[in-house]
Amino acid sequence: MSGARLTRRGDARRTSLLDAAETVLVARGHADASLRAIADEAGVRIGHLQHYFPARADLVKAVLERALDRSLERLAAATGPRADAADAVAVLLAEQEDPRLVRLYVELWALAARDEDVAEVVRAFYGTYVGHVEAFLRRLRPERTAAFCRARAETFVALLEGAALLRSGIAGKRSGAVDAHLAEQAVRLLQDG
Amino acid sequence: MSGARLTRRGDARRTSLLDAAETVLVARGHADASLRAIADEAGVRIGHLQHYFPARADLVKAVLERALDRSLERLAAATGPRADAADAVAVLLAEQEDPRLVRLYVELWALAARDEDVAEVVRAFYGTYVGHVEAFLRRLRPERTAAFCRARAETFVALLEGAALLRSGIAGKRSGAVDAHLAEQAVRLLQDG
DNA sequence: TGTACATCAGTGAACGCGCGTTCACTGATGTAC
DNA sequence: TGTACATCAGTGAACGCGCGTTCACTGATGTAC
Repeated sequence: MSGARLTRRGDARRTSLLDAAETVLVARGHADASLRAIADEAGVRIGHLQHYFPARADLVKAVLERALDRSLERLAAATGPRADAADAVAVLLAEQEDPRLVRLYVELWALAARDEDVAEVVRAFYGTYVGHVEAFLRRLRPERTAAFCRARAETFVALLEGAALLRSGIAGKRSGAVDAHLAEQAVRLLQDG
Repeated sequence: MSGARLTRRGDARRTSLLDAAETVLVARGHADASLRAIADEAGVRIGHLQHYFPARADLVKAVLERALDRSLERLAAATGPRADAADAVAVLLAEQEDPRLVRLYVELWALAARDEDVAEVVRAFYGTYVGHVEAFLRRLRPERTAAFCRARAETFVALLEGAALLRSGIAGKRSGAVDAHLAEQAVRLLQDG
């Protein structure tokens, strides 16, 4: 489906197909997420998937783009006008406690590592993401320079992405003591300097 | 090959097969790294791979284990008795400038996310890795408590793993200004507190 | 030193399987007159 | 309000392909006597 129009019913189906694809992608990984498994999850025949997503790549791309858009929306909410540094860190760390989301990110990184088209999308996403954090840093202390905010934002995002890995069960497991220390250091990156 | 013995020639071949597999794995990713491509890379017929690695999973496992062992050796060298905090950070960041290594790690994370056996190996690796950093933190300042060192070590490793992602071209690109700031904050994590 | 034999190194063809994609089709829904 | 028709929703069977694995085989090397 690229140009064709969708009825209300078709639009709901498209969404349910994206949900099913995301579920299977997270559970099995990109390589094992077959169209048959996704169609099964959605309760639909495989041929019907093609009505909405002519090729597998279109479906995967749509799933990932939706997930990235949602992440940017959540970041905007977490760094909104009423949020201070501790609020933002708490929200962003809490978000990582959804294993589905972290798994989706890990798939995304792996995909980007082997496909330059995906890598461009991912770099654009992180560019925007870091940009939001940069603006938040300047809002916290307007006297900071742009260069400082950029570098500090990138450092902050690096810490959070690494933390996702170590707290998710993939490369480590969450622990309360470590979480508190991590949050403290993340807050410090937003406030100090 | 599990129990069988190898001649000197066989041992060299085994190593060259691991090299070829690593090259293809890094270039194409796990899903597209077919035994045919690996055999081609090694200049060997596909049937011969089975002589050393009866199943594809054995080969992949051997490649990853070798890479993890090497990482631990490099970490031990970087945090050796004559290294200070700045040395360690410089070496660890320099290591990330090999795109092959970062791609291998990203594949490893993705594999761990969908395979609990791999996840256990990966968690064990990071457990050891964080343990080394923890010991280094205590060596820098022996008065630190064990709990502090553990939490700080985990935070430090999170920052570095996230940095690998953002500096590798996968989720971002390296920049001198950001690198300097990142290194400074990493050193601070080792020295302060 | 020479020979026989076991073992290791390496080949090549064939297998069954699950995959993404194609395509002709039927059923349901919206819309123009 | 009723009808005709275009469009969208969804099915089901078949395809060619590349994959990991199997297996019977030949050639090279080490070793025991």
